[in-house]
Amino acid sequence: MTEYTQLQQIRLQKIEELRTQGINPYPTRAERTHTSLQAIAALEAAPEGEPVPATLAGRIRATRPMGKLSFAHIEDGAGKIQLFFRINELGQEKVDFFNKMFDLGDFIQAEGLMMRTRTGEPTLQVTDFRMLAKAVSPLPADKDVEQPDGTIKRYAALEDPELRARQRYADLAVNPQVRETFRKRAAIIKALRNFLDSNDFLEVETPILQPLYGGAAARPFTTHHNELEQDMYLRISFELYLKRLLVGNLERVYEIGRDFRNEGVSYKHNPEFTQLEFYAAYFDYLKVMDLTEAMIGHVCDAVFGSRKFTFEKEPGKVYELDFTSWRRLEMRQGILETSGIDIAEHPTAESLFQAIVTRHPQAKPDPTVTRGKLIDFLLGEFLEPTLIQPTFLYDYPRDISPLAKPKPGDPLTVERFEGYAAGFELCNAFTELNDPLDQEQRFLDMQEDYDDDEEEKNPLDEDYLRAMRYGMPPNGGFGMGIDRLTMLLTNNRSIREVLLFPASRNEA
RNA sequence: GGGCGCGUAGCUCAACGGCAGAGCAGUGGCCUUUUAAGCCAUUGGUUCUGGGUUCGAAUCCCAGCGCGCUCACCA
Repeated sequence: MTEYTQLQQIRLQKIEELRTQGINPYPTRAERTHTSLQAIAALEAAPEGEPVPATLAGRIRATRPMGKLSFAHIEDGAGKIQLFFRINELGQEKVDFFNKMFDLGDFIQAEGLMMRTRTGEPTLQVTDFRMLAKAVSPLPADKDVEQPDGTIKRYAALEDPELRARQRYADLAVNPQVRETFRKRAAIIKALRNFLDSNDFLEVETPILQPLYGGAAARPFTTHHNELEQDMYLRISFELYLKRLLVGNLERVYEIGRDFRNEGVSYKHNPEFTQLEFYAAYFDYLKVMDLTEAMIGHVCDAVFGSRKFTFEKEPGKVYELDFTSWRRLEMRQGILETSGIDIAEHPTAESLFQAIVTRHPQAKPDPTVTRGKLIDFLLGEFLEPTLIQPTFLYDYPRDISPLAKPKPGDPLTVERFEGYAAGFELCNAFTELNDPLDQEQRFLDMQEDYDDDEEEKNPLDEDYLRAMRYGMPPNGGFGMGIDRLTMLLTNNRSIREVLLFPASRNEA
């Protein structure tokens, strides 16, 4: 049984009072002729003295009752506008009715003529109004006050990150900049689609519920299909299904959707996240690099009209990011410059481990892992934090890249690159391995490398190998976290700020 | 998982071993161009939960729950 606060009980009484007066506090239909901004524009466009009738609908955000008149601000999807209730037009009874029965947060429909107040503010002088939806709970915010210089000053607001995420509806209702972030997010995704569509990519949908998982090194979520009597997994990547489509002569495909990884939660990790992957026949990783640069540039232009962004990674740590052109840095070179170790001189895990602990006694690499994982350690420890400006880091160790094609003449290295900005990984791409015999061997190697970790070990996907044996064109593939891109472009330092409903524990 | 920090009214926060408070929101009153409207009055608390120390705990200690930051993990 819901327990209501005193504030809520007062509003419940008002709902009852409305019903006893024969007024439905939640009517089925609503009317409006203008949004707030349309009404203001209509007033500005109309000749002096010509009446501008309008019917508006929105949520009450502020009221200023003054006895024989009353002002209110309502907010709709477009913006805010002031309402003016006066006994001259409405009579004392209706003004009292408004003051008594309407609260902050209620949705109201108001009809009247547009006017300007003494201070010049475009305002609807109300001749009739009605309740559209009564709010039981007050919105958790006080007031936004627009200062003379046009900035918004907030006197008190919903700020607790937990509450804001758990009650995103309330966060969105009271924090306009949060709405803006999610509009930007939608625009980013739309721009990505536009770009890929206009480059002859076909948007496809592949299974989220899979009998086997693969395409990334991550622990999956497991579920069960009752009728099929088999366990299923939520996908950890799209890769293996999208590449099956290349076998089927779909030359350029992409998918935007959700991946699920049963791993830690952090400022840049959420258990489900939105991924873009594309694959293009006859591309190699250099062509993918060019396309990526063009694609991100297109998103910047289309959504923001600029390729320069300010990103505050930590309080006071502000970066100016420029996505006009990406630096291209060979991983070996980057690691050499930042750690002083040349990985090419250490072809075995043992040799590389010794080099690391000798040169960096304070570093704590895991002595049991492969050479590739040690290189990844060097990358994360020394190189990654320095990759502030957009950078393509290329040529990765083979053993941590089981789906990438070897670099000709270099058996330890594959044609793979990752895009970095502001010190974190944004995307991952490679020249895709299309040799079914090599692919099978890689799967088998993985079984050994991940011997200690049953779940993170990619299961051997026989059907994928069967597909590849029919012939897969040479191709380049790409994956990018949309959430991280949105973080960078909207200056949000936590992934939770760009997810409408980030993962949370059950409420106690 | 480790470390640090936080949890007090609807919201934002004080009080830090001695009567649980403020602003806004709410309620009642005055007020015909306000815009943080103003003025007067006033309601509202399991101080996250459970133990403990103490004459006395929001405050100190222990445990738990939740969250934040950070480290680890994370192709």
